[in-house]
Amino acid sequence: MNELQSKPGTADAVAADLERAIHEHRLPPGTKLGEDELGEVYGISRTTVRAALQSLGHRHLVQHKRNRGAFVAQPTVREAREVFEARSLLEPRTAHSACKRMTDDNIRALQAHIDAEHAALDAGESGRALYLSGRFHIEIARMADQSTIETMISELVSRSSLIIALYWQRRAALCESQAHHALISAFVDRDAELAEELMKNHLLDLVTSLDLRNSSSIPGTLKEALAK
Amino acid sequence: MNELQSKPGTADAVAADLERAIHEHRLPPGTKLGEDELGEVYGISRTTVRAALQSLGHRHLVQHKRNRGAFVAQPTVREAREVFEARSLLEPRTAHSACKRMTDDNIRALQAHIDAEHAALDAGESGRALYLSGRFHIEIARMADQSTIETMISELVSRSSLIIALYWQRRAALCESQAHHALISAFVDRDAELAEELMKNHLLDLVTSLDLRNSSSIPGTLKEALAK
DNA sequence: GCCATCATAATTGTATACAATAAAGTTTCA
DNA sequence: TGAAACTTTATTGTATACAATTATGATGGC
Repeated sequence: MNELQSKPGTADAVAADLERAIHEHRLPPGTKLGEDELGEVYGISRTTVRAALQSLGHRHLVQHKRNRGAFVAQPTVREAREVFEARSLLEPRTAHSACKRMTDDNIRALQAHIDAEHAALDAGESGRALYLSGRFHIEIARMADQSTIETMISELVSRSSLIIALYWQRRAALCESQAHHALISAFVDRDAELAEELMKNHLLDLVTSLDLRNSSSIPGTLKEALAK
Repeated sequence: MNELQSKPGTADAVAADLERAIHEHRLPPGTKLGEDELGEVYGISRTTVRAALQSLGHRHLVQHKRNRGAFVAQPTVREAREVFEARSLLEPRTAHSACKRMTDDNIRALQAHIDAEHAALDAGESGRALYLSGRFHIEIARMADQSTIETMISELVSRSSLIIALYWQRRAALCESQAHHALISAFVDRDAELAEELMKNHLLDLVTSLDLRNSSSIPGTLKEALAK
């Protein structure tokens, strides 16, 4: 919600930390999130851990299995399509709104974001680069001054990171930078219509770069299929 | 999520029950939701109550105040505008999708929904009528076969109910029925473009029927203003 | 040797107890 | 009499203990 982070040890702080770890692919889909284990890591009791896991569960980043525990979510092909469908409804129009309100400072902040993303890539920190790439979309929503939509996009972006972890085909460098650069150009030109169109196409490109064929080999699902 | 309700006594069941009560205006904005009190009502411990309240908090239906407790949320004017802005991005296009997939059974179900709404109004159960009126929108999202978007719309509809409780001007009968009837006609004609346009205008009508002037007298906020 | 069944261990689900904080009421002093 | 400070009370925040369920490993029969 707000930029200033919560005090360490609170459920919100733990949830934010876990969400970032998930977003950066340090916690891959399917990872078991034991309550005792997390409690020991963060030096808190299970009560607080459970609150954090419940929060992430509401955001569809963690999947709860009855009497089994919490696991980093593994979005299905269907869920993946739905997430990007939702993004395609929200983000293009939000980019339009953001463009109309955007200040020079906003544009500089976005540019700095991309620079940091490049720096992370050069440093071999692909997880951090992916995180920053997602934040770019969230920042645009924030600049549209629509906190409700921003919250929704934030959740969708994090879920997208899980989808990318599962269905990304080309492990090569993220070609997103080009699309983000083009968006900034539109912002500089104050061309809201173009920004909307660019965002729409950017999301379309993202979806088509995924391998969303039905019942493809999904890591971790094989095991579950055999368990039955 | 799924139609079949959870076992009574679980956090999900309590949250669903509270959400419905809020949606039906049996729990007005600002109502204190004491943990001990709720625990006694439902015959469960505070642990489960807290899980339910956290869930509602994440859906923005309940506002948590540090060391003060949980209260039924009181959306601000700004939040009200944002909620309907988000709905206007999601629902028209979703109505379009739903129209293209809609079966005759679906249409009959929607018609039954409206009939039940009318019956509730005739019986003087305005809260239940409002609830059913909101469910109408959620049912359409379900028929679009987009569960992710459905979840989002469901939250926005519930929040809209709070907004209506705070900012509704005309206490007269809900004029929504007309708009809903028109939507069904479009579904019958399989006119997706028309359905999209009707939904867009329906949401616009809803917003304009609210009194969203800044710093108008909001029930319950007066007290807080004086408390400082 | 393999499979089924049972016992054990580990983990989550739930309730309760204690600590911390804030509200309210009381007392005291000006 | 009024206001400020203190005490009391009530409520939430956190941790811990117990119960229920499931996974795992062992044992025995086929």
